[in-house]
Amino acid sequence: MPRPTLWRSIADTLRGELAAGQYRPGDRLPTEAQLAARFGVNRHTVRQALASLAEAGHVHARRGAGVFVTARPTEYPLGRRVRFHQNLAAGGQAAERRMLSLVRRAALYRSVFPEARLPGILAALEAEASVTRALARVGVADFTRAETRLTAKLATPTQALHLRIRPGAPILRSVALNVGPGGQPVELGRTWFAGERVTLTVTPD
Amino acid sequence: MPRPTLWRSIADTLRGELAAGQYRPGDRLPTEAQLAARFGVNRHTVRQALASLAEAGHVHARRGAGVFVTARPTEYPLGRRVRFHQNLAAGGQAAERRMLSLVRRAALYRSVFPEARLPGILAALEAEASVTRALARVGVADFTRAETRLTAKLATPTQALHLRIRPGAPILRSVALNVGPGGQPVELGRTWFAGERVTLTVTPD
DNA sequence: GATATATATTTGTATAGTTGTATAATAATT
DNA sequence: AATTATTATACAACTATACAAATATATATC
Repeated sequence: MPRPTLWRSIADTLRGELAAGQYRPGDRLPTEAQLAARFGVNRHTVRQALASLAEAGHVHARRGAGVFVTARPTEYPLGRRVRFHQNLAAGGQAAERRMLSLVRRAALYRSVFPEARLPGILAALEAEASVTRALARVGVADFTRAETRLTAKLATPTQALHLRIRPGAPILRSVALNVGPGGQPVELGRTWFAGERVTLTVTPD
Repeated sequence: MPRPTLWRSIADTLRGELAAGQYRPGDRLPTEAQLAARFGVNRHTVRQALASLAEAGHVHARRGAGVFVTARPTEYPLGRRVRFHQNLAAGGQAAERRMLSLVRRAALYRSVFPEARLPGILAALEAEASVTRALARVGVADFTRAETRLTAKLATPTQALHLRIRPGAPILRSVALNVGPGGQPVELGRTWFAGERVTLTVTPD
Protein backbone atom coordinates (compact mmCIF):
# COMPACT_ATOMS: atom_id res chain seq x y z
CA MET A 1 0.00 0.00 0.00
CA PRO A 2 1.62 3.20 -1.13
CA ARG A 3 1.90 6.07 1.28
CA PRO A 4 -0.57 8.84 0.57
CA THR A 5 1.60 11.55 -0.89
CA LEU A 6 0.46 14.75 -2.52
CA TRP A 7 1.24 13.68 -6.07
CA ARG A 8 -0.54 10.39 -5.52
CA SER A 9 -3.74 12.06 -4.40
CA ILE A 10 -3.52 14.42 -7.36
CA ALA A 11 -3.05 11.48 -9.66
CA ASP A 12 -6.07 9.80 -8.08
CA THR A 13 -8.19 12.88 -8.61
CA LEU A 14 -7.20 13.16 -12.24
CA ARG A 15 -7.67 9.46 -12.81
CA GLY A 16 -11.14 9.76 -11.38
CA GLU A 17 -11.99 12.63 -13.69
CA LEU A 18 -10.71 10.65 -16.63
CA ALA A 19 -12.78 7.65 -15.63
CA ALA A 20 -15.82 9.87 -15.16
CA GLY A 21 -15.54 11.05 -18.72
CA GLN A 22 -14.73 14.61 -17.78
CA TYR A 23 -11.94 14.41 -20.35
CA ARG A 24 -12.52 12.33 -23.45
CA PRO A 25 -9.91 10.36 -25.37
CA GLY A 26 -7.88 12.74 -27.49
CA ASP A 27 -8.70 15.74 -25.33
CA ARG A 28 -5.93 17.92 -24.07
CA LEU A 29 -5.63 18.26 -20.33
CA PRO A 30 -5.07 21.66 -18.76
CA THR A 31 -1.42 22.67 -18.91
CA GLU A 32 0.89 21.59 -16.16
CA ALA A 33 0.99 25.17 -14.94
CA GLN A 34 -2.80 25.33 -14.78
CA LEU A 35 -3.02 22.04 -12.95
CA ALA A 36 -0.35 23.22 -10.54
CA ALA A 37 -2.39 26.34 -9.87
CA ARG A 38 -5.56 24.35 -9.47
CA PHE A 39 -4.07 22.02 -6.89
CA GLY A 40 -1.96 24.74 -5.36
CA VAL A 41 1.30 22.86 -5.74
CA ASN A 42 4.51 23.15 -7.64
CA ARG A 43 4.59 22.16 -11.29
CA HIS A 44 6.95 19.29 -10.54
CA THR A 45 4.47 17.72 -8.18
CA VAL A 46 1.86 17.76 -10.93
CA ARG A 47 4.43 16.34 -13.31
CA GLN A 48 4.98 13.40 -11.00
CA ALA A 49 1.25 12.75 -10.93
CA LEU A 50 1.04 13.01 -14.71
CA ALA A 51 4.04 10.74 -15.06
CA SER A 52 2.28 8.06 -13.08
CA LEU A 53 -0.81 8.44 -15.26
CA ALA A 54 1.37 8.23 -18.35
CA GLU A 55 3.04 5.12 -17.02
CA ALA A 56 -0.36 3.54 -16.55
CA GLY A 57 -1.17 4.48 -20.12
CA HIS A 58 -3.98 6.90 -19.37
CA VAL A 59 -2.34 9.98 -20.84
CA HIS A 60 0.63 10.87 -22.98
CA ALA A 61 2.55 14.13 -23.23
CA ARG A 62 3.87 15.88 -26.32
CA ARG A 63 6.60 18.41 -25.68
CA GLY A 64 5.42 21.86 -26.59
CA ALA A 65 1.90 20.67 -27.27
CA GLY A 66 0.39 19.41 -24.05
CA VAL A 67 -0.81 16.31 -22.25
CA PHE A 68 -3.48 14.28 -24.00
CA VAL A 69 -5.87 11.58 -22.96
CA THR A 70 -4.83 8.31 -24.53
CA ALA A 71 -7.23 7.27 -27.22
CA ARG A 72 -7.47 3.63 -26.30
CA PRO A 73 -7.03 3.29 -22.58
CA THR A 74 -5.05 0.26 -21.66
CA GLU A 75 -6.75 -2.78 -20.27
CA TYR A 76 -8.22 -2.30 -16.86
CA PRO A 77 -6.86 -5.19 -14.86
CA LEU A 78 -9.95 -5.51 -12.71
CA GLY A 79 -12.06 -7.37 -15.20
CA ARG A 80 -15.28 -6.87 -17.05
CA ARG A 81 -17.37 -5.98 -14.08
CA VAL A 82 -15.76 -2.61 -13.75
CA ARG A 83 -17.93 0.08 -15.17
CA PHE A 84 -17.52 3.80 -15.19
CA HIS A 85 -20.41 6.14 -15.04
CA GLN A 86 -20.72 9.18 -17.18
CA ASN A 87 -20.63 12.34 -15.19
CA LEU A 88 -24.22 13.39 -15.49
CA ALA A 89 -24.08 17.10 -16.09
CA ALA A 90 -27.02 18.22 -14.02
CA GLY A 91 -29.06 21.13 -15.24
CA GLY A 92 -27.12 24.29 -15.81
CA GLN A 93 -23.78 23.06 -14.55
CA ALA A 94 -22.01 24.09 -17.70
CA ALA A 95 -19.48 26.44 -16.26
CA GLU A 96 -17.36 25.46 -13.35
CA ARG A 97 -14.60 27.49 -11.91
CA ARG A 98 -12.10 26.64 -9.30
CA MET A 99 -10.38 29.28 -7.31
CA LEU A 100 -8.18 27.08 -5.18
CA SER A 101 -5.10 28.98 -6.12
CA LEU A 102 -6.45 32.22 -4.78
CA VAL A 103 -7.42 30.96 -1.37
CA ARG A 104 -4.76 30.54 1.22
CA ARG A 105 -6.77 30.85 4.37
CA ALA A 106 -8.64 28.60 6.70
CA ALA A 107 -11.26 27.78 4.13
CA LEU A 108 -11.42 26.35 0.66
CA TYR A 109 -14.25 26.94 -1.72
CA ARG A 110 -15.43 25.92 -5.12
CA SER A 111 -18.38 27.36 -6.91
CA VAL A 112 -20.70 26.27 -9.66
CA PHE A 113 -22.57 28.83 -11.69
CA PRO A 114 -25.40 28.30 -14.17
CA GLU A 115 -23.82 29.75 -17.27
CA ALA A 116 -26.95 29.30 -19.34
CA ARG A 117 -28.77 31.55 -16.93
CA LEU A 118 -25.90 33.97 -16.43
CA PRO A 119 -24.19 34.68 -19.73
CA GLY A 120 -20.77 36.21 -19.34
CA ILE A 121 -20.29 34.95 -15.80
CA LEU A 122 -17.02 33.29 -16.70
CA ALA A 123 -15.48 36.47 -18.06
CA ALA A 124 -16.76 38.36 -15.05
CA LEU A 125 -15.12 35.86 -12.73
CA GLU A 126 -11.86 36.22 -14.58
CA ALA A 127 -11.96 39.97 -14.13
CA GLU A 128 -13.23 40.17 -10.58
CA ALA A 129 -11.70 38.64 -7.52
CA SER A 130 -14.98 38.66 -5.66
CA VAL A 131 -17.87 36.40 -6.50
CA THR A 132 -20.29 39.06 -5.39
CA ARG A 133 -18.83 41.63 -7.74
CA ALA A 134 -18.71 39.14 -10.58
CA LEU A 135 -22.38 38.37 -10.09
CA ALA A 136 -23.17 42.08 -9.99
CA ARG A 137 -21.46 42.42 -13.35
CA VAL A 138 -23.85 40.03 -15.00
CA GLY A 139 -26.90 41.64 -13.56
CA VAL A 140 -27.35 39.85 -10.23
CA ALA A 141 -27.29 42.79 -7.89
CA ASP A 142 -28.35 40.91 -4.82
CA PHE A 143 -28.54 37.35 -3.75
CA THR A 144 -29.38 35.57 -0.55
CA ARG A 145 -28.47 32.26 0.95
CA ALA A 146 -31.37 29.96 0.34
CA GLU A 147 -29.98 26.86 1.94
CA THR A 148 -26.86 25.62 3.63
CA ARG A 149 -26.07 21.97 3.99
CA LEU A 150 -23.42 20.84 6.43
CA THR A 151 -21.61 17.61 6.86
CA ALA A 152 -18.39 16.34 8.36
CA LYS A 153 -15.69 14.76 6.26
CA LEU A 154 -12.07 13.79 6.48
CA ALA A 155 -9.47 15.99 4.84
CA THR A 156 -7.81 14.69 1.71
CA PRO A 157 -4.08 15.36 1.35
CA THR A 158 -4.74 18.27 -0.98
CA GLN A 159 -7.35 19.82 1.26
CA ALA A 160 -5.06 19.29 4.21
CA LEU A 161 -2.30 21.14 2.40
CA HIS A 162 -4.43 24.20 1.81
CA LEU A 163 -6.19 24.22 5.15
CA ARG A 164 -2.90 23.73 6.95
CA ILE A 165 -4.09 20.67 8.77
CA ARG A 166 -3.02 17.08 8.64
CA PRO A 167 -4.60 14.65 6.19
CA GLY A 168 -7.43 12.76 7.83
CA ALA A 169 -8.28 15.64 10.14
CA PRO A 170 -11.98 16.46 10.40
CA ILE A 171 -13.28 19.13 8.08
CA LEU A 172 -16.65 20.78 7.83
CA ARG A 173 -18.12 20.81 4.36
CA SER A 174 -20.68 23.48 3.62
CA VAL A 175 -22.74 23.52 0.48
CA ALA A 176 -24.58 26.79 0.11
CA LEU A 177 -27.19 27.58 -2.48
CA ASN A 178 -27.48 31.25 -3.28
CA VAL A 179 -30.52 32.55 -5.13
CA GLY A 180 -31.27 35.86 -6.80
CA PRO A 181 -34.17 38.17 -6.03
CA GLY A 182 -36.54 36.06 -8.09
CA GLY A 183 -35.55 32.89 -6.32
CA GLN A 184 -33.51 31.59 -9.25
CA PRO A 185 -30.31 29.84 -8.20
CA VAL A 186 -27.21 31.83 -9.07
CA GLU A 187 -24.43 30.06 -7.25
CA LEU A 188 -23.76 26.75 -5.61
CA GLY A 189 -20.82 27.28 -3.35
CA ARG A 190 -18.91 24.55 -1.61
CA THR A 191 -16.70 25.51 1.27
CA TRP A 192 -14.43 23.40 3.37
CA PHE A 193 -13.44 24.52 6.85
CA ALA A 194 -10.82 23.18 9.17
CA GLY A 195 -13.11 21.54 11.68
CA GLU A 196 -10.59 21.73 14.46
CA ARG A 197 -10.12 25.44 14.18
CA VAL A 198 -13.48 26.72 13.03
CA THR A 199 -16.94 26.77 14.51
CA LEU A 200 -20.05 27.58 12.54
CA THR A 201 -22.68 29.48 14.42
CA VAL A 202 -26.27 29.69 13.32
CA THR A 203 -28.47 32.27 14.96
CA PRO A 204 -32.10 32.85 14.18
CA ASP A 205 -32.19 36.53 13.36
CA MET B 1 3.85 24.05 34.53
CA PRO B 2 6.01 22.75 31.72
CA ARG B 3 9.59 21.89 32.40
CA PRO B 4 12.04 24.38 30.97
CA THR B 5 13.62 22.59 28.07
CA LEU B 6 15.79 23.86 25.27
CA TRP B 7 13.10 23.77 22.61
CA ARG B 8 10.63 25.49 24.90
CA SER B 9 12.92 28.43 25.46
CA ILE B 10 13.58 28.61 21.73
CA ALA B 11 9.85 28.59 21.12
CA ASP B 12 9.42 31.36 23.67
CA THR B 13 12.09 33.45 21.99
CA LEU B 14 10.50 33.02 18.58
CA ARG B 15 7.03 33.66 19.94
CA GLY B 16 8.31 36.87 21.43
CA GLU B 17 9.82 37.97 18.16
CA LEU B 18 6.56 37.21 16.43
CA ALA B 19 4.61 39.20 18.99
CA ALA B 20 7.08 42.06 18.65
CA GLY B 21 6.30 42.25 14.98
CA GLN B 22 9.78 41.24 13.93
CA TYR B 23 8.15 38.87 11.48
CA ARG B 24 4.93 39.94 9.81
CA PRO B 25 2.06 37.65 8.79
CA GLY B 26 2.98 35.93 5.56
CA ASP B 27 6.69 36.37 6.12
CA ARG B 28 8.98 33.41 5.86
CA LEU B 29 11.02 32.55 8.89
CA PRO B 30 14.69 31.65 8.54
CA THR B 31 15.14 28.04 7.51
CA GLU B 32 15.30 25.38 10.15
CA ALA B 33 19.00 24.99 9.42
CA GLN B 34 19.59 28.70 9.91
CA LEU B 35 17.62 28.74 13.14
CA ALA B 36 19.52 25.71 14.33
CA ALA B 37 22.77 27.52 13.63
CA ARG B 38 21.54 30.67 15.31
CA PHE B 39 20.57 28.90 18.52
CA GLY B 40 23.48 26.50 18.33
CA VAL B 41 21.30 23.41 18.50
CA ASN B 42 20.33 20.50 16.32
CA ARG B 43 17.75 21.01 13.62
CA HIS B 44 15.34 18.66 15.40
CA THR B 45 15.35 20.81 18.48
CA VAL B 46 14.34 23.79 16.39
CA ARG B 47 11.70 21.64 14.72
CA GLN B 48 10.18 20.82 18.07
CA ALA B 49 9.97 24.52 18.88
CA LEU B 50 8.43 25.27 15.50
CA ALA B 51 5.98 22.42 15.93
CA SER B 52 4.70 23.93 19.15
CA LEU B 53 4.31 27.31 17.45
CA ALA B 54 2.48 25.65 14.59
CA GLU B 55 0.16 23.86 16.99
CA ALA B 56 -0.68 27.17 18.57
CA GLY B 57 -1.43 28.49 15.13
CA HIS B 58 1.31 31.08 15.02
CA VAL B 59 3.19 29.65 12.08
CA HIS B 60 2.67 27.01 9.43
CA ALA B 61 5.22 25.07 7.41
CA ARG B 62 5.10 24.21 3.75
CA ARG B 63 7.32 21.33 2.77
CA GLY B 64 9.99 22.47 0.41
CA ALA B 65 9.10 26.11 0.81
CA GLY B 66 9.67 27.15 4.39
CA VAL B 67 7.93 28.16 7.60
CA PHE B 68 5.58 31.11 7.38
CA VAL B 69 3.87 33.38 9.86
CA THR B 70 0.14 32.70 9.85
CA ALA B 71 -2.33 35.38 9.03
CA ARG B 72 -5.27 34.62 11.24
CA PRO B 73 -8.63 35.76 9.96
CA THR B 74 -11.02 36.31 12.81
CA GLU B 75 -14.43 36.08 11.28
CA TYR B 76 -16.08 34.75 8.17
CA PRO B 77 -18.95 36.95 7.07
CA LEU B 78 -20.97 34.43 5.15
CA GLY B 79 -24.33 35.98 5.78
CA ARG B 80 -26.43 37.43 8.49
CA ARG B 81 -27.47 34.16 9.94
CA VAL B 82 -24.28 32.29 9.56
CA ARG B 83 -21.05 33.22 11.16
CA PHE B 84 -17.82 31.37 11.55
CA HIS B 85 -15.41 32.12 14.28
CA GLN B 86 -12.31 30.69 15.77
CA ASN B 87 -12.60 28.12 18.45
CA LEU B 88 -10.55 29.61 21.23
CA ALA B 89 -11.13 26.83 23.72
CA ALA B 90 -13.00 29.15 26.00
CA GLY B 91 -13.67 27.14 29.08
CA GLY B 92 -15.57 28.70 31.93
CA GLN B 93 -18.36 26.26 32.55
CA ALA B 94 -20.41 26.86 35.64
CA ALA B 95 -21.64 24.18 37.95
CA GLU B 96 -23.65 21.82 35.85
CA ARG B 97 -25.73 18.77 36.12
CA ARG B 98 -25.19 16.35 33.31
CA MET B 99 -27.50 13.85 31.89
CA LEU B 100 -26.37 11.42 29.32
CA SER B 101 -28.91 9.75 27.23
CA LEU B 102 -28.34 7.91 24.05
CA VAL B 103 -30.33 7.55 20.95
CA ARG B 104 -30.02 4.41 18.94
CA ARG B 105 -30.00 6.29 15.74
CA ALA B 106 -27.57 8.48 13.98
CA ALA B 107 -27.20 11.02 16.71
CA LEU B 108 -25.99 11.32 20.29
CA TYR B 109 -26.88 14.12 22.61
CA ARG B 110 -26.01 15.49 25.99
CA SER B 111 -27.66 18.37 27.71
CA VAL B 112 -26.69 20.84 30.38
CA PHE B 113 -29.31 22.58 32.46
CA PRO B 114 -28.86 25.47 34.87
CA GLU B 115 -30.12 23.84 38.01
CA ALA B 116 -29.91 27.03 40.05
CA ARG B 117 -32.33 28.67 37.68
CA LEU B 118 -34.57 25.66 37.25
CA PRO B 119 -35.10 23.98 40.61
CA GLY B 120 -36.40 20.49 40.34
CA ILE B 121 -35.24 20.02 36.78
CA LEU B 122 -33.36 16.87 37.70
CA ALA B 123 -36.36 15.15 39.12
CA ALA B 124 -38.41 16.25 36.17
CA LEU B 125 -35.90 14.76 33.81
CA GLU B 126 -35.98 11.52 35.71
CA ALA B 127 -39.70 11.35 35.35
CA GLU B 128 -40.14 12.54 31.82
CA ALA B 129 -38.62 11.07 28.74
CA SER B 130 -38.88 14.28 26.81
CA VAL B 131 -36.75 17.29 27.53
CA THR B 132 -39.57 19.54 26.42
CA ARG B 133 -42.01 18.01 28.90
CA ALA B 134 -39.44 18.09 31.67
CA LEU B 135 -38.90 21.78 31.10
CA ALA B 136 -42.62 22.34 31.06
CA ARG B 137 -42.82 20.70 34.48
CA VAL B 138 -40.52 23.24 36.02
CA GLY B 139 -42.31 26.18 34.51
CA VAL B 140 -40.63 26.66 31.15
CA ALA B 141 -43.59 26.38 28.86
CA ASP B 142 -41.81 27.45 25.75
CA PHE B 143 -38.24 27.81 24.61
CA THR B 144 -36.53 28.66 21.39
CA ARG B 145 -33.18 27.89 19.89
CA ALA B 146 -31.02 30.94 20.37
CA GLU B 147 -27.85 29.73 18.77
CA THR B 148 -26.37 26.66 17.16
CA ARG B 149 -22.68 26.09 16.84
CA LEU B 150 -21.32 23.46 14.53
CA THR B 151 -17.89 21.97 14.15
CA ALA B 152 -16.30 18.84 12.78
CA LYS B 153 -14.55 16.34 15.00
CA LEU B 154 -13.24 12.81 14.94
CA ALA B 155 -15.28 10.12 16.62
CA THR B 156 -13.94 8.76 19.89
CA PRO B 157 -14.24 5.01 20.36
CA THR B 158 -17.27 5.51 22.62
CA GLN B 159 -19.03 7.79 20.21
CA ALA B 160 -18.21 5.44 17.39
CA LEU B 161 -19.78 2.60 19.31
CA HIS B 162 -23.04 4.43 19.80
CA LEU B 163 -23.23 5.94 16.36
CA ARG B 164 -22.28 2.63 14.80
CA ILE B 165 -19.38 4.07 12.88
CA ARG B 166 -15.70 3.39 13.11
CA PRO B 167 -13.49 5.32 15.54
CA GLY B 168 -11.81 8.22 13.81
CA ALA B 169 -14.68 8.71 11.41
CA PRO B 170 -15.78 12.31 10.94
CA ILE B 171 -18.60 13.49 13.16
CA LEU B 172 -20.55 16.70 13.27
CA ARG B 173 -20.84 18.27 16.67
CA SER B 174 -23.72 20.61 17.30
CA VAL B 175 -24.05 22.73 20.39
CA ALA B 176 -27.44 24.34 20.69
CA LEU B 177 -28.41 26.95 23.23
CA ASN B 178 -32.10 27.06 24.05
CA VAL B 179 -33.56 30.04 25.84
CA GLY B 180 -36.88 30.65 27.57
CA PRO B 181 -39.36 33.37 26.78
CA GLY B 182 -37.37 35.91 28.75
CA GLY B 183 -34.18 35.04 26.96
CA GLN B 184 -32.73 33.16 29.91
CA PRO B 185 -30.81 30.04 28.89
CA VAL B 186 -32.62 26.86 29.87
CA GLU B 187 -30.69 24.16 28.06
CA LEU B 188 -27.36 23.67 26.40
CA GLY B 189 -27.67 20.64 24.19
CA ARG B 190 -24.81 18.91 22.50
CA THR B 191 -25.50 16.54 19.68
CA TRP B 192 -23.17 14.41 17.64
CA PHE B 193 -24.06 13.27 14.17
CA ALA B 194 -22.34 10.68 12.04
CA GLY B 195 -20.83 12.99 9.49
CA GLU B 196 -20.72 10.37 6.81
CA ARG B 197 -24.41 9.62 7.05
CA VAL B 198 -25.92 12.91 8.09
CA THR B 199 -26.26 16.27 6.44
CA LEU B 200 -27.62 19.24 8.32
CA THR B 201 -29.61 21.72 6.34
CA VAL B 202 -29.93 25.30 7.42
CA THR B 203 -32.68 27.31 5.83
CA PRO B 204 -33.76 30.81 6.63
CA ASP B 205 -37.08 30.97 8.46
C1' DG C 1 -3.11 30.87 -51.07
C1' DA C 2 1.39 29.37 -49.65
C1' DT C 3 5.40 30.08 -47.04
C1' DA C 4 8.77 31.87 -44.18
C1' DT C 5 9.51 34.23 -39.77
C1' DA C 6 8.96 35.89 -35.31
C1' DT C 7 6.75 35.29 -30.83
C1' DA C 8 4.54 33.14 -27.19
C1' DT C 9 3.30 28.50 -25.06
C1' DT C 10 4.23 24.21 -23.34
C1' DT C 11 6.76 20.15 -22.00
C1' DG C 12 11.57 18.31 -20.74
C1' DT C 13 15.72 18.64 -17.97
C1' DA C 14 18.91 20.16 -14.53
C1' DT C 15 20.29 22.02 -10.06
C1' DA C 16 19.86 23.56 -5.55
C1' DG C 17 17.35 24.35 -1.40
C1' DT C 18 13.71 23.27 2.28
C1' DT C 19 10.67 20.63 5.19
C1' DG C 20 9.05 15.73 6.64
C1' DT C 21 10.22 11.22 8.42
C1' DA C 22 12.80 7.38 10.08
C1' DT C 23 16.46 5.34 12.81
C1' DA C 24 20.03 5.24 15.94
C1' DA C 25 23.13 7.02 19.28
C1' DT C 26 24.46 10.10 23.16
C1' DA C 27 23.61 13.18 27.13
C1' DA C 28 20.73 14.70 30.87
C1' DT C 29 17.23 14.00 34.30
C1' DT C 30 14.58 11.45 37.62
C1' DA D 1 18.04 1.75 35.90
C1' DA D 2 14.86 4.03 33.14
C1' DT D 3 12.92 7.76 30.91
C1' DT D 4 13.41 11.98 28.41
C1' DA D 5 15.82 15.47 25.77
C1' DT D 6 19.12 16.28 22.39
C1' DT D 7 22.23 15.10 18.72
C1' DA D 8 23.58 12.75 14.41
C1' DT D 9 22.70 10.95 9.89
C1' DA D 10 20.25 9.70 5.86
C1' DC D 11 16.73 9.88 2.77
C1' DA D 12 11.99 11.18 0.86
C1' DA D 13 8.82 14.75 -0.77
C1' DC D 14 8.15 19.16 -2.35
C1' DT D 15 9.50 23.81 -3.82
C1' DA D 16 11.97 27.35 -6.50
C1' DT D 17 14.30 28.72 -10.48
C1' DA D 18 16.37 28.59 -14.82
C1' DC D 19 16.88 27.16 -19.28
C1' DA D 20 16.44 24.02 -23.45
C1' DA D 21 13.51 21.89 -26.97
C1' DA D 22 9.35 21.23 -29.38
C1' DT D 23 5.02 23.07 -30.62
C1' DA D 24 1.36 26.35 -31.71
C1' DT D 25 -0.11 30.81 -33.42
C1' DA D 26 -0.06 35.05 -35.40
C1' DT D 27 2.16 38.10 -38.85
C1' DA D 28 4.45 39.42 -42.78
C1' DT D 29 5.88 38.54 -47.42
C1' DC D 30 5.66 36.82 -51.90
